[in-house]
Amino acid sequence: MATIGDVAREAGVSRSTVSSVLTGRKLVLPETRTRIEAAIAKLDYSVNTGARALATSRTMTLGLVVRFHEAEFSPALATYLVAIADAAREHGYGVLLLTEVDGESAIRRAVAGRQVDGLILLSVVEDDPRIGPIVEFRFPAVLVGMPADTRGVDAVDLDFAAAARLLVDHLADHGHRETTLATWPDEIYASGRTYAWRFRNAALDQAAARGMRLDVVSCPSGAEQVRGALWAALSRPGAARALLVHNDAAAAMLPMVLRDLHLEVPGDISVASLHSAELGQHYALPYTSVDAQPEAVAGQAVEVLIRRLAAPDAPAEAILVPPRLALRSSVRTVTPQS
Amino acid sequence: MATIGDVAREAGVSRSTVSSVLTGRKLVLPETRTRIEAAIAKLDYSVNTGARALATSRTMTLGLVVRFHEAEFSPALATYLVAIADAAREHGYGVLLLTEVDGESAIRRAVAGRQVDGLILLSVVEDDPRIGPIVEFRFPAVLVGMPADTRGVDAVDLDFAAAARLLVDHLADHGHRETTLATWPDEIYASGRTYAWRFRNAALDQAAARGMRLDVVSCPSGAEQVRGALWAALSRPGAARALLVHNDAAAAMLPMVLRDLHLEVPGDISVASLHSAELGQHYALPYTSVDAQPEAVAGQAVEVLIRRLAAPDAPAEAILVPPRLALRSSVRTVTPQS
DNA sequence: CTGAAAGCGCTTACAG
DNA sequence: CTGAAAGCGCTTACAG
Repeated sequence: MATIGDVAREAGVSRSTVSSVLTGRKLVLPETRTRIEAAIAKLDYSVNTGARALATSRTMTLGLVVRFHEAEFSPALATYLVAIADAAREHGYGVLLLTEVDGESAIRRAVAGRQVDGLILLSVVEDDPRIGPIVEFRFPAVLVGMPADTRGVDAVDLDFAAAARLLVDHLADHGHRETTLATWPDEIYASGRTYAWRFRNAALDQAAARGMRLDVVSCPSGAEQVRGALWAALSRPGAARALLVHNDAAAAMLPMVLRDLHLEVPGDISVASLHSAELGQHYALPYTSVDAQPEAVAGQAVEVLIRRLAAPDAPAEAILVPPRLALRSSVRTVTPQS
Repeated sequence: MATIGDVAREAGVSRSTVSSVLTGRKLVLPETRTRIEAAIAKLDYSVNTGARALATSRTMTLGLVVRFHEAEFSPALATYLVAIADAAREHGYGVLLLTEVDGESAIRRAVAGRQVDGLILLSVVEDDPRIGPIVEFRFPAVLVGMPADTRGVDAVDLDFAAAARLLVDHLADHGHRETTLATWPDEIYASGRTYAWRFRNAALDQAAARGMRLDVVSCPSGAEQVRGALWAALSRPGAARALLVHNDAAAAMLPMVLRDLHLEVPGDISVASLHSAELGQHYALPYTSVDAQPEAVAGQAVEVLIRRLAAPDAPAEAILVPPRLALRSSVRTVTPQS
């Protein structure tokens, strides 16, 4: 393949001058530039990214660190991976997929081998062992997911508290005074998924503020168990006629449970949910819900990281992406009987 | 960070000698090697992959080309991405995620910029525009998914025909003489997803060979439509008491439809399926099924590609990964009433 | 077995 | 505005 030297010879200039038009960092006479561009086109030349990286000590590559076995658990993962790669490319960056079981050593290797300029950590949990080396090396990185203590590292996540308020308000605005909240298994809270309690706490607070009774049901894990828990919660006497769901498994099971109970939505019960877009799409869940907006989160993460690369010493940013409500007529207006 | 020069100085040898122990391509006196290794450890040195790539003209990186908007459609995509990255790493390769809307230009850029040594194309369809540039450049690549005409390019896929035979045999072995086959919408066949017709044709052939009547139901796309089609097929008078499913949406909807129809599995109807592992796991589908085995497919794809890198002129390989049946007691033995 | 030298394909001060 | 030179951090014949 052609090198910068071939182009220089073809255009009758020096390699430096070719480099100047390649990088665009220096002014080149229009007519010289034209000759060089013609030579580039003629030889079908493209710059060797690796050589450029060596010369500039910038790889123009971001490392995307996925947690071990993540793929098994999150149907939305692919959406984030693709969205991040797309966003990175728009800024001229490539994305290296780092999936090592041991996330720490994945990071150490990528950093030590200078394979990437910065890192994006997906699905960060509270005591994420991947955060250690990041802080230790002071390596440019952004977390997707919001640990309670970000330790001065940049982080981006959906604003789950705002999402909860949006949903509670939506129900309250339609006259609901009593709502069941189906939420995550206890393990999820215990394992430091702050999104779970950010949502729940905000839902409880907002419900209190709106004078709404909110009955929390922690669904167990396991499809059948989730179904059982939902069934029990919805069929018990005096159960609320509104349901707020923050649990993908529960959202997926819900149509079947409602059918079993002969409950029509929204005639018999109003439903509002926060679930992954993937889920809604695949199973056509017909519930008013908050969109998780993976593209917005991915875009913000990439932008924060690129800002960080430009300004290593700027204060850390914690960005919460505002949620949006997608209405699907699953909430009806009720007249409170006082 | 330390360079090879620092290590050489620390160990009192030349850079060449350090390089020899790094690459392992030359013999080095044990005591010299020990000194060098000590220096490496002391300085916490790692080789700069970019510089090595420039010197060797091998990037040790594979490009993973994902189709545009793939993420929206395939819940199993993440599984493949992670499995491929894992397999690549085991062979010393990194994985660059290429998601450009225009797959062709993604390939051209990665190839032209010498960012990768080879390419893995995910979810290949019959007239995949990405295959053109591969063939044109004679660039090392492997297709995951099997077009009818691989045009001399390496390809790896699950053996869908064998999967169909496995499932038909399983039903036939349990005495079923009449089976409904719920399969993909017509668009899927039209869009060159050969897995769809490889499965269907083999199922029809094997059913004929086993003396089984097979009623094909092409489910439409869209969750509600799938449900309707299943409902109609299973509720019509004289419907078969065995169901073979090759359609993720149908598999996902099936529990609800069966419940609506008050059909117990396997008491009233036997069910066997080929669906993504993701799906089975998330929704706990309790059906005997063929595992799609993403790890095996990913592993084979990476190995084929690495063989190709070593032997650019070897004949193309088309590898079909043998399927495995996972029994889940959803098929019962019936006594044929002749 | 070890080392000096050249080279991989770029960029970037620095002269002119 | 353009070019000669040095350098990025490696590897690899080639001598010794």
